[in-house]
Amino acid sequence: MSLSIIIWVPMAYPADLFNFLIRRKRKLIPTNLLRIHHARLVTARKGQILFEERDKACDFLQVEKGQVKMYNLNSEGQEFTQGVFGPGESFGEPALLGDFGYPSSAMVVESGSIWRLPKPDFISLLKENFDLHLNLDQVLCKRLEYKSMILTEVSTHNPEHRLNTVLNYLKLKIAKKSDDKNDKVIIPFTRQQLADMTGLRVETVIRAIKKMESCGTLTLEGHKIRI
Amino acid sequence: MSLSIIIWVPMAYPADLFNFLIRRKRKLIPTNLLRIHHARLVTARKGQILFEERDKACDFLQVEKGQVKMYNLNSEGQEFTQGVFGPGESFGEPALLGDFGYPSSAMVVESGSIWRLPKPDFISLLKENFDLHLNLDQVLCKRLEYKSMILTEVSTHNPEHRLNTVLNYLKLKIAKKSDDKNDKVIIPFTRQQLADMTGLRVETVIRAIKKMESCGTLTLEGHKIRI
DNA sequence: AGATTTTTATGACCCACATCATACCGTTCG
DNA sequence: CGAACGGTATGATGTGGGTCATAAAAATCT
Repeated sequence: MSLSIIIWVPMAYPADLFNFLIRRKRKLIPTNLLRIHHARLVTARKGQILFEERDKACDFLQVEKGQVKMYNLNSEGQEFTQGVFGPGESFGEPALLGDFGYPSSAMVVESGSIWRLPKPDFISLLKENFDLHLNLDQVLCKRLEYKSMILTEVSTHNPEHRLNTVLNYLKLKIAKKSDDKNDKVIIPFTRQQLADMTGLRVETVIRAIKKMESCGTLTLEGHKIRI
Repeated sequence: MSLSIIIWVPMAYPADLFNFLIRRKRKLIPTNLLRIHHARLVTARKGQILFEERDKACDFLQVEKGQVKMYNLNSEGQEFTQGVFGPGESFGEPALLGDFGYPSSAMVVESGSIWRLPKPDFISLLKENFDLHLNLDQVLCKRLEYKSMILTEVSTHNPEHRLNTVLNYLKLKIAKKSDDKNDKVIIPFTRQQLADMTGLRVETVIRAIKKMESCGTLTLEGHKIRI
């Protein structure tokens, strides 16, 4: 809704799912290495804007605690969620390494703290740690995978197909943590969050979910989506 | 059109613009290094499918000559163009490094030849060449930038806005080569190609372009778009 | 030069999804 | 407890852009 541009209360994502867009369980760069290379740990309060679209990137950023959302807003205030990052996850590296302005804004959706490592230190850290460097590549690659997938969905598929794809993607991420991967899982996202991730409207998501329930592609427990 | 699924004659992109999605002028990995690390140079004929969606990635791939398009097709045969790669450009690395199936298919749109470097050799090559490794990161990052941009457009903006954004992006890429960056440039793409890049329909692109001409955001020379 | 194919163009129609309005449900908090 | 709020739900309405048909203009081929 348009009012949300002015007075916006950011929503946090389920605590055990911050890394829903990338499958890392552990920190990209371990704390001791960050310390050695002169990283600063700064506190981040919910609602705080870390950077905005087109800003210049100077530091490597990694969440220590809390949650950060990267997003774009259009002129009508409609949001598109580019990614959500939790403890141990880095974000905004593309702009840093690629030398361009941030393509999205970043907002803290759950208070915590963030490591800031200046670019030169970050580069030398990579130079000295080939395996970390390769891990970074993996993260970048998985992000590209996710974006390719969403792009295909958003550009050529109907709401049900889009939702089905992201729900199954989320299911995979969640299933990684559970013992049996064939278990049905509950998707701990609101309709609005799903809408922002798929470029749809809440009402459309609600209707599509209902339809998918009647088709049997998912079940509803209370209002929670199980798939 | 739906018939095009069966008998499809791939379109090539303007020869001096293969690298329209990434700003590299030179080869990612120089030929001598490829040779040293046991890369094979294989010929690629126009129309040939190099891999399809979900295929496993085994080799690092770099175009020596010709042009390759990565794309997705939906069930109705509608295409979405994920990227186009020309001489010196690599493609498909995300699936290789991230260890997942290719998110799109790749087809040769202009005959030529392609370097294939097995993953282990590729990794050791990176290990021995930090600067190349960093260059690879830049390429990945710029690709992420492009995808973020298109994703924002496709998910929340109208046809004119989408076209305006990609046309200006293309203009920037082209302007890189010209002396004066403020010069107007001619966009050497067909309406269909623009449609496939923006998730729109040819007719919609045609109408939007006409509208943009009457608004003065671009001019038409013959049928060529100048912006 | 003429024939064929590709690309651009334009009108008519229509439907999926956005939009708007309104209400219900469940949770939190004073 | 009741108020306030965030999330879910559902109908009515409208419209942007997809779809279809048809043709003109360019480009390509022989």
